Amino acid sequence: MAAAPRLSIDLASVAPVYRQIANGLRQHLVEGRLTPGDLLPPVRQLALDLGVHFNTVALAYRSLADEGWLDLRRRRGALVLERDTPVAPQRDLVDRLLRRLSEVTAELRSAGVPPRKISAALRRLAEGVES
Amino acid sequence: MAAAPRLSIDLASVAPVYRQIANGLRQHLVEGRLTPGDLLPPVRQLALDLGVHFNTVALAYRSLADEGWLDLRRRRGALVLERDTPVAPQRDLVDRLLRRLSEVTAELRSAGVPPRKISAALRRLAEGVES
DNA sequence: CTAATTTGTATATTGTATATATACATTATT
DNA sequence: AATAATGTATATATACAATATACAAATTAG
Repeated sequence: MAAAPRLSIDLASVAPVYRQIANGLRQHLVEGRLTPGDLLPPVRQLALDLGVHFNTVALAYRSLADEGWLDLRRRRGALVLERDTPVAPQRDLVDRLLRRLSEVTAELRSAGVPPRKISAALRRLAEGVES
Repeated sequence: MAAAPRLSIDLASVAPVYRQIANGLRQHLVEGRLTPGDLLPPVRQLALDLGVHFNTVALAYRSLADEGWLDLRRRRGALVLERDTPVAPQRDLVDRLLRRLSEVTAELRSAGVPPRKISAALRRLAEGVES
């Protein structure tokens, strides 16, 4: 019922912290480590753990609430919802994300990661998704 | 020798334009559609094609030059280099990119894309990398 | 029933990043 | 030597990110 998700944020990354937090939580959500009924830590608590300001966490929570993952209420906190996935995925968003996948793959090649390793990582992800 | 890479940028995306350009070019580079000896279009030309300011393109070119892909010289332009991939990929960078892959995958699931489609896209990417 | 406490929310401030405008530097060609 | 075609440097406007601070709501304590 009370959930303390494991998150790590990277201050050196170009990705803004609030989005890193949202991304990390979204992974826990889609992968079922956070399930409906769970309560996330209060924004001040998680902010303390991560070493950022509580409004930054609040912004991440609100992003996920906008996506339908959370219900936020004062005094009670952030509740994980039973969420039916959107029936009609937004075309634009999906296209952008797919392109992003191939961009990141190109970055990995550019960084000198052996193709074998890259494709192994991709296949591992593919398996994870199907389970 | 003169190369006119096909690029598309998305002004609605959260990704800054200069990085979108660099990402797109990097894909052409790692996938061999741009090869050593090719000359990219002048910054003003590509900027005109894309509808952005030439300094934005210049910034993208410089990013790729920093990565060792391009040699920039005034009057001659942006030359694609013979680039030996880094022998020791930067651990931090690679970790960040791998995490990014799994974040994007989570975003796709969150957007309601059927797992089958996601894993198919991932496997397709994996195949492309190995070729 | 009221006060205190615990939560999320709203607004303002400050720093940083992005995109552009403009001027400059370099170098090949005429 | 002059011109033209490039990339580069610097300044500025704007938007975004992170924080500080004040507020609002709702549960609990007394």
